[in-house]
Amino acid sequence: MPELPEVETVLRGLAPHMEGRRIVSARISGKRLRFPWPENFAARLEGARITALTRRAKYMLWRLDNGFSVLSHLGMSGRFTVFPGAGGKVRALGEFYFHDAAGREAGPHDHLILSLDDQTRVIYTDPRRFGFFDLLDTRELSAHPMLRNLGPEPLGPRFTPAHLAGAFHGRRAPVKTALLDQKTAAGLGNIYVCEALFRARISPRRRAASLAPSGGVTKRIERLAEAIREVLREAIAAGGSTLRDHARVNGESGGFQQHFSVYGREGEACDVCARPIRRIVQSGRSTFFCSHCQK
DNA sequence: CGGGACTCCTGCCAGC
DNA sequence: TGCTGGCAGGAGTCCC
Repeated sequence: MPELPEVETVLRGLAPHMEGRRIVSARISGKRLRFPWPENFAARLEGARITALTRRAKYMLWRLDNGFSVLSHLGMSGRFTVFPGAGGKVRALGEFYFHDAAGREAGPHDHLILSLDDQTRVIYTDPRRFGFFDLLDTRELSAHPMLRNLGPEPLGPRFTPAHLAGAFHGRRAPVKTALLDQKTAAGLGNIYVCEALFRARISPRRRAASLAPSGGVTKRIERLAEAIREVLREAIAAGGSTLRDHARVNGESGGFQQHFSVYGREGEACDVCARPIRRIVQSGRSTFFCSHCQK
């Protein structure tokens, strides 16, 4: 699921419910996600006040007032759901394997239940368990191995055509692959890379270096940088894209999948030239594009 | 060093 | 209807 717009959507959904609130209880399933749960994770959350929620690339950060920060990643199928106030039952349930502080059952794919001081409950669900949580000293945040090597935020001031040209210079990989590299643009994933390349009319198969032959900015590079920002802004405005798992924290779907030009549209007519959209595999991932419009 | 293959895990869907 | 194989939004690691 989650690329930058989906994480941003989740963050904006969570922030009004979580910022300023104290965590009364934290319960974990104990089932291993991508990594084992940090030592004393739940205990260090309990009693802490959440002072700020922020995002970096596809990571979410919760700053706590006890000197710790939570780092979370949704993996492929992670979602957060908010139950404001006292709330009722969690959801229709199959098998149960852990309980929240009030003894209510969690679903089989629920892994974290937070109860906040206004009785709001926040539940993290992740069937594929590719997501993870880490807990670290807030002062050491930027040194975290997952955050240390990230490139600029594509919607931030450091993401410029010059940066993109530098990232592509001498790079033999296809531009599609280079854009998935989080050092190039932190937070891009398969969907938005395909969509941005279509908008910029650049073939995903073209070698990255060919867009910046001398390492300098070109028209294509400028077009691509703008296309990336544009598609991300529009996707955020639509609440992200829901293929299967992504949901807003109130359970509603995102809406941007309605606006895909190429992603998931193999064989359908290109909106511009009406020729069929093609699907190829690059680095083991599906790429969708129009070979007539994208050169 | 760059880049591709492989890995973690479950659910879903197409095809037989 | 029911099974099987392939595929899925991520990203670190290993190996050439």
